[in-house]
Amino acid sequence: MDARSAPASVEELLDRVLEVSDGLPKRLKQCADYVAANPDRVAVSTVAEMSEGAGVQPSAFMRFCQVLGFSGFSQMQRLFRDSYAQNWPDYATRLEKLRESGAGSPSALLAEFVEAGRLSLENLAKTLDPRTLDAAIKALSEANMVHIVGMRRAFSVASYLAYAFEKMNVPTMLHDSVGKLDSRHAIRAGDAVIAITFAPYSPETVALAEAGSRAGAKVVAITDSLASPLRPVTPLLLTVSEADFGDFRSLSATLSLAVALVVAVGTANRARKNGIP
Amino acid sequence: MDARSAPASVEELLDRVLEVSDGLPKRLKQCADYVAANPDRVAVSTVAEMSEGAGVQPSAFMRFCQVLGFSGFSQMQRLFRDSYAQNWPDYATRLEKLRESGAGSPSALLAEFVEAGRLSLENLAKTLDPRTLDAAIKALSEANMVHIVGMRRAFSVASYLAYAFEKMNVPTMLHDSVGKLDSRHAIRAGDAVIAITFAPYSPETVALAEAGSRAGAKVVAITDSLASPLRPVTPLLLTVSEADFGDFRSLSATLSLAVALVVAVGTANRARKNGIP
DNA sequence: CCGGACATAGAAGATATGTTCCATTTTGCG
DNA sequence: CGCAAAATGGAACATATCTTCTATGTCCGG
Repeated sequence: MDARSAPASVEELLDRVLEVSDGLPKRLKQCADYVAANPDRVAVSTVAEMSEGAGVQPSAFMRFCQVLGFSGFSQMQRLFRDSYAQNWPDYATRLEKLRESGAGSPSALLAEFVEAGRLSLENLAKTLDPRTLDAAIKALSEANMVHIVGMRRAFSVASYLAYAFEKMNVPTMLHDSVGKLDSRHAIRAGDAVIAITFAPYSPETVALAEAGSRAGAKVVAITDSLASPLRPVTPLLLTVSEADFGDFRSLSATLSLAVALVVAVGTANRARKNGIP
Repeated sequence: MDARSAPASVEELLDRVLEVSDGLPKRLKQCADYVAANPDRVAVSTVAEMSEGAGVQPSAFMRFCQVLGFSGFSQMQRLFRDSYAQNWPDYATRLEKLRESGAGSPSALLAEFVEAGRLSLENLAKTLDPRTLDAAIKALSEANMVHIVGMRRAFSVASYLAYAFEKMNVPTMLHDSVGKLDSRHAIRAGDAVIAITFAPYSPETVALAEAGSRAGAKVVAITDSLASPLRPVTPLLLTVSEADFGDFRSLSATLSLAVALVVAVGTANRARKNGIP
């Protein structure tokens, strides 16, 4: 058996598989080929299913896992499961530990948030539905005015959207509720509303989105899950799940979505103006 | 129990979850929310893991599965495991596809910004000087009050910092210049100022940072290059170079730095309070 | 042609996991 | 305020799954 220890990542494992597969007995090579061909199945299958797929006995598959340096199938599967879940199972607990230990240096903390941001970005690219995005951009670019609302944590996103739309010469109104002034009646039919809210959802944001919808405006929602209270309000639901830590999330993915929205809308508007001179 | 049979697809299931979640008892609603927020974990987790994540007992999660029309957790999980194989065009390939699918399409645009954000994050982790970060956190955690200033594009960062510091019970003042009210004289010796500005640098931000420095406050700068006008004002210069895309930058890295700052300062404060009772 | 070593298949055993049941607590209603 | 119904938590139970073991088969070298 190989003296080296077990691979620490899926990539490393696949490299190892290719490396050793030539010198392997027949059945074990079948396993190697099958794993190399369907690495994605490992995470969600049982040994029985894998071995059947490879055309071997379960015990043969077990030996294969052990040749790779694992104690058994379960250990190997854990690797695949973790990589699928993208490690954000326990970001909260990891950071919690970092904080409790006190040994968590600021740089380590920053590294955690950088990593969380990266995962959020990847997840955004993977899960966002292009059609919903297209529809949202269409609604926004056809609007006479874009109203933006987001409170508390989401306010930074709202203010960024307001800034960027202004740069793009898109008529915009940021509903900031300074002085608790109620500005919901500024929304007209033919306008559009971008409502941003994350759990715990801010009632003011939801209320303004509903008011806008009643007034005949299209509503685009940026929120964190399908369970959002904005779901009944609009079909244009852009969901962004950031890896968060208690009340904190870095908003990396949300901001990227925001800037993409703005640029797309700005471009669409310019094209329309040029196309209809 | 619901007379209808179990959902046949993940989408159908999530719809059903949203539909029934309002009329559900507390613990079952926790399950519903958790599944809605992390549908991807169902495929690779055990009941124990899921129920822990939702903050309920395994038996509660079982009941939840049965309310949905499944015989148990296993049947529900099968749904997720089966659908898993399909949406596994992984991040890299997905991004590639998004880019190819028409240069100007919104999805392609989003992919660009996601990639830009990722590069910014990696760059941040690589280039930020840990000692400067430590010093900045020390200055902020020792301050009586933290003043935050950032205009235009940087305002979203400033508002996020204000929100997050408030959550951490750190005394904070956001200088937003609403109504052009001048609040610079609120800064005292023993306070700290976080000034955020990117090229083209906002004169108001620089002016307030200078005023704070003259008043005897420590100044922490978040800016985009060493050529920043804030450099003469303070040695605590945190430089973040975001990958630009035209006139827009997504602020992914800046926001990650911001949240790391806040958590580190909040933790340091708490430690000090406990250490000096 | 024979003997030994390795590979294999199948079954038996150990473990982890899902599931159910029941006592206790909470909630809602008269 | 008291009762009944629902919800909940925890532990016991059943089962699916992993893992190990051994008898059998196959290949290679002497």
